[in-house]
Amino acid sequence: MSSFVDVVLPVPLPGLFTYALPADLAPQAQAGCRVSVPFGTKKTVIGLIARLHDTAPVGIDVKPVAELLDQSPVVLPGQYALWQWMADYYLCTIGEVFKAALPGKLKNTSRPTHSRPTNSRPTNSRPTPNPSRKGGESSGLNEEYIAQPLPSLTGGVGGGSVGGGSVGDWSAAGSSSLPTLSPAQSTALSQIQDSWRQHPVCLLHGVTSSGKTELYIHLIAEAMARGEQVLFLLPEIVLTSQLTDRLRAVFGPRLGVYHSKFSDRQRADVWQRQLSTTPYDIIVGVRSSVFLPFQRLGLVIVDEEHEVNFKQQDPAPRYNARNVAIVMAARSGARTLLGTATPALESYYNARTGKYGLVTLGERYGGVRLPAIAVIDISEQRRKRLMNGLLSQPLVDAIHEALDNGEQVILFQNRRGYAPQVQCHVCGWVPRCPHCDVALTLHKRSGRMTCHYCGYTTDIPARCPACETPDLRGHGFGTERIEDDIARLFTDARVARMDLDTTRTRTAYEQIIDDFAAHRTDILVGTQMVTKGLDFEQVSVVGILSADTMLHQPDFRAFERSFQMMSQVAGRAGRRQRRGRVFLQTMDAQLPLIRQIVDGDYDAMYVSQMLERRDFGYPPFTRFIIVYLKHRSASTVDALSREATLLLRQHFGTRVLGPDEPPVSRIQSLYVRRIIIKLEPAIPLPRARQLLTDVRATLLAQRLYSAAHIYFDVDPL
DNA sequence: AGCACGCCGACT
DNA sequence: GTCGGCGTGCTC
Repeated sequence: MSSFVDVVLPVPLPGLFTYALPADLAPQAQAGCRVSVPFGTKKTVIGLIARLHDTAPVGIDVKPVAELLDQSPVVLPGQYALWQWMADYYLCTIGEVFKAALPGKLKNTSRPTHSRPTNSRPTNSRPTPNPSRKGGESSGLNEEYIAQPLPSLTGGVGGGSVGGGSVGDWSAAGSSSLPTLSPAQSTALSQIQDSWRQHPVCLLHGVTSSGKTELYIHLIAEAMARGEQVLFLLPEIVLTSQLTDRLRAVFGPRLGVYHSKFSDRQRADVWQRQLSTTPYDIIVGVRSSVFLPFQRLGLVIVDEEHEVNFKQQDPAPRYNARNVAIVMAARSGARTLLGTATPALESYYNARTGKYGLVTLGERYGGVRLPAIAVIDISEQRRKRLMNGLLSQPLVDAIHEALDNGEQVILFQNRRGYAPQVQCHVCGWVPRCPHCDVALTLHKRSGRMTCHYCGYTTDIPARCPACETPDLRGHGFGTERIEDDIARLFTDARVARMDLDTTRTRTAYEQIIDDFAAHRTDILVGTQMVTKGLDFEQVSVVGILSADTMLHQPDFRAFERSFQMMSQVAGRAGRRQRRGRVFLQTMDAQLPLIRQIVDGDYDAMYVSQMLERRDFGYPPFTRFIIVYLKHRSASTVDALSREATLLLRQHFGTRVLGPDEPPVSRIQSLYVRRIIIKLEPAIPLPRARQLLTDVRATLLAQRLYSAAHIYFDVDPL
C-alpha cells in the first residue's frame, strides 16, 4: 500500500505533483484514477494519478489527497503513455494534454463516482446507444457505466477478454449488408490489405466520388469481425454529413460519435462507455477523439487526411491528430489508413518514398465525370465591365441557367463578414482592432465591426472619428456581402449562407445543410465549410469567387492549400447524371497551378511544389519548429526575440530563421514575434527539444522577460 | 494558467 | 482618503 501519489494537474507547469495518500484511500487508488486535491489557493482541483509510491519528497510541504474520484482507472496506461509522448513531442506539459484530453464533465465535476464494483449490472444486453444526432437528452448511461468493473491497469491495452463477447457477431446486430464494390474498388481493397503486410500506414489516394467510403466500410467490418475497435477520424466540419449517416446506417449502435459540438455530458458518456465491457466498436470523431480510451484498437482511418483542421492551433497541446493517430495505432499494433483526394505533400512524400503504402483509386464510381472547370480572368471581365460585384458574366449566366433547370449552386468565398475592411471615403481612415494588428471586418447584419482574431466587436461609427465625415464604406467581399448581391441579382432564388457566423450551434449548421439537401434553398454561399464532404445531387454549378485570396497567402503552403481547397470545392459539382460546371475566378489565370487544378493533375502539382520545397529546404525535406515570443511591450518582445535568436544560433547555427513579425503581429494586446527552427532529418529531435526548452528557461529566468510568453509550435501548418 | 500580494495613479 | 491597474512570485 502506497503512501504517496504523483498527480497530473491541468496546469501548464512541468512535471507531476506529489500528494500524500490517506490510508483509507490507499487500497482503492490506482494509476489512472482521478483525485481532487488542494492546489495553490484553491481548495480543490481535479488531477489524475500518474503513479503511486512510498518516497517522501524532500523540501516540499506535501498536502493530502482530498478525495478519490474513481474506483477504477478512467485513463488506461496506453493512453497515458501516448499523452506523455505528445507532451514530449509537441513541447508542452502533460497537464496541458490532460486538460485537452478529458471532457469537461470528467475534469470539472468533483462529484465522486460512488460505485460498488461488485454491484449488479446488465451483463448480456447491449445497452441502448446514445442517440447522438438528436442531441440534448442523455440516456443515463453515465452512472451505469461508471459502475462497471474495468480492465486492470496491469492487463494493459487490449489485454484480457474485455469486450470479447462482441467479437464476430456484428452482422447479427441488425445492420444492413455491406455495399457492393466495383472492380476498381475491389482491387483497391486488396491492395490496401497487401500494403498493410509491409507498412503499418497506407495512403489511399482516391479522387472525389471514387467511392472511398465503401472501402472504409469493408475495412471496418473486417476489423470488427476480428474483434478489433476502429477509430475513424474526420475533420471537424464534415461530421454531420452524409458520411456519418452512411456509417451509422451500416454499423448502427456499434458506432459512437465524438464531436466538439456535443455536450460535455455526451462526451463523458462516450468516454465511460469506452472503458466499459461493452465499448463502441467504432468511434467516429474529430481530432480530440485520439484521447479516448481504446481497449483493443485494430484500425485507424483518417479521412481527408490533408485537412489543416487536424492540427490544433491554440491552445497547447498544438498537436496534429493525424500524426498522433498514426503513433497511437503503431503503439497498439493497429493499422492506419489515410484517405484523401488531395494528399498532404508530406503524406504523399512518405508514400512515394516507401514509408507508407500507397493505393490509388482513380476511377470515379458509377462513371461520374469530373466537373468541367472554366477559368475566368477577373481582370479581363473588369476591363469589359462585366463584373457584377464579385460575379463574372459567365458565372451569372450559369447560375441563371441552373436555377431555370431547377438545379442548385454553391458559391465559395474564403472570407466571412460583409467586407474585410471599412474605410472612410474621404480621409481613408480604417478602423482597427485595439488589441490586435488587424483591420476590423464589417458585419452588416449585426451592424457591427468585428476582429476575426480576438472577437472584439464594436458599433460602426456614424461619422469618421478622424475627419467627421459620415461616409464610411466597406471594402472587399465577404460571404455576407455575396449573399446580399446574390439576393439582389437572383430575386427568385432562395439563398443561404454557411460560415462561422451562421453555424455557431450544431442545430444551425445542420439546418443549413438539411435545407440545402432538401432543396429548400437554391444557392449556398459560404467559406471553406462548403468545400468539405457535402454531396448534393442537384448541384450543377460551383463558383470559386476569388482564388487570389488563397493563392497569395504569405505562406509556402499557399499553392498546396489552394490546390486542395479548389479541387475539393470543384468536386461538389455534378454527381450522377449531369456533368457539373465549375467557375474559377482569378486575376492570375496563367499560373501553372491553375492549369493543374483544371486538369485535376495532383502529381503535376506535387512535382512542382516538391521542387520548390527542396530548393528552399521546406518540409517535408526539413522539420519546422516555430518559437513564438509574446509580450505586452513591443520593445521588450523585440529585445527578447533578438536575444533568443542569438542564443538559439549558438546551438542551431544557420538553422535559425528570424526573428520576424507574423502577418498579424499583435494579438490580444500581446506583441508577437517568431523564430523558425529548420531541422534537417538527420538532427536528433530529443536533443533539439532539450535545447529549445533550455533556451526558453534561460530567457524566462531574466527579470526583464519574466512576463513574456514563449512557446513552440512543432510541425506547424 | 490562475491567484494573491503589493505598490503607484486618478477618482467619489 | 480608496479602487484598481499590472508586475512578481508561487503552486506538491
